[in-house]
Amino acid sequence: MTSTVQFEHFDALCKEAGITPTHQRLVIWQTLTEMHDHPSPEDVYRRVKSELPTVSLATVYKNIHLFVDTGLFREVSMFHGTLRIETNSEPHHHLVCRKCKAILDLDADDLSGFPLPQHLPEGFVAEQLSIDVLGLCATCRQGKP
Amino acid sequence: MTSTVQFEHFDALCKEAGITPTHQRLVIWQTLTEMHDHPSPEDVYRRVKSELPTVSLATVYKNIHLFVDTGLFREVSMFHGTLRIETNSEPHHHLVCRKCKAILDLDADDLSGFPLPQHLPEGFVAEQLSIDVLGLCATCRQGKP
DNA sequence: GTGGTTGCAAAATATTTGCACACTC
DNA sequence: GAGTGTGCAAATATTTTGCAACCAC
Repeated sequence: MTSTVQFEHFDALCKEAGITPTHQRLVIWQTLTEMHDHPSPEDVYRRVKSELPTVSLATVYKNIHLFVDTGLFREVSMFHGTLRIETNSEPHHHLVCRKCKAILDLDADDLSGFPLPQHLPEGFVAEQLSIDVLGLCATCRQGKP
Repeated sequence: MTSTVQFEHFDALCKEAGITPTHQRLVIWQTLTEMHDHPSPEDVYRRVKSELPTVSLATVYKNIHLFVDTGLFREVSMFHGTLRIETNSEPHHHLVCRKCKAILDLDADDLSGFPLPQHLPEGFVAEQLSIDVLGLCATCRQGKP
């Protein structure tokens, strides 16, 4: 499945991100590109391992973080490290700093008038919208130009 | 700070949820009610411990889950158990089943025309919206009436 | 008293780190 | 050859579980 075109594309991406295009990195990147869902590191590890039996889980973790840090992929959720409880019972949404992961509340009125979506997959019943505004908080913005 | 009114309110909530109103449970519930942010179980534990030095972290976990299961509080994020990587690079949002935590992609067009919010806290730069539609998937809907 | 609840300690799960060796340029 | 990246094993972080003692009804 590995085409030269794909390899060169990955090569260019790495150059742009300032990282070395290694074999493991290529396979992990390809694997992610071919999956069209929301895999966990363990999921990715299993698939990569079938093509590259000696790869380690640590390498998968390191490269996933690298890919996320350099913008090649995104995380589905910013809060996977630990459970976070919502103690604000008022209708509201969240501002999330992509750097320090701070969560600030945003009054629902500032994001109002947003209807529940149409065209849902069959059988899914929408109950509630959870809206996160991703960005950079004032502190983190000063940290990096 | 513990008023009789508060205690009775908690008592009623417990009755409604079908759980025993214990002392620990009351203090944990009060602590959550008094915090206005997005604490982790460890955060809650530290605060509860200052009022109830013998409480255990396990009890805090058990009760947080109980509160979430019975609807007294919500989790900020459904995906805290493990990192999940977004492999779909098309603009889209997510349908999340609150029961089985399945994540389905939702085409951005089905949630279009939503502007970045105004009235942000000073210094926060909004870059992107992440919208989760919470609900019940077809499978889980059949599981419970 | 009975059954649910707690605290403790141990286990399970998820992720990170230190370091010697290997690979890329 | 210099510096980055990998694999392994150990460490850390987070959450869950088994079980005896305890509390609410």
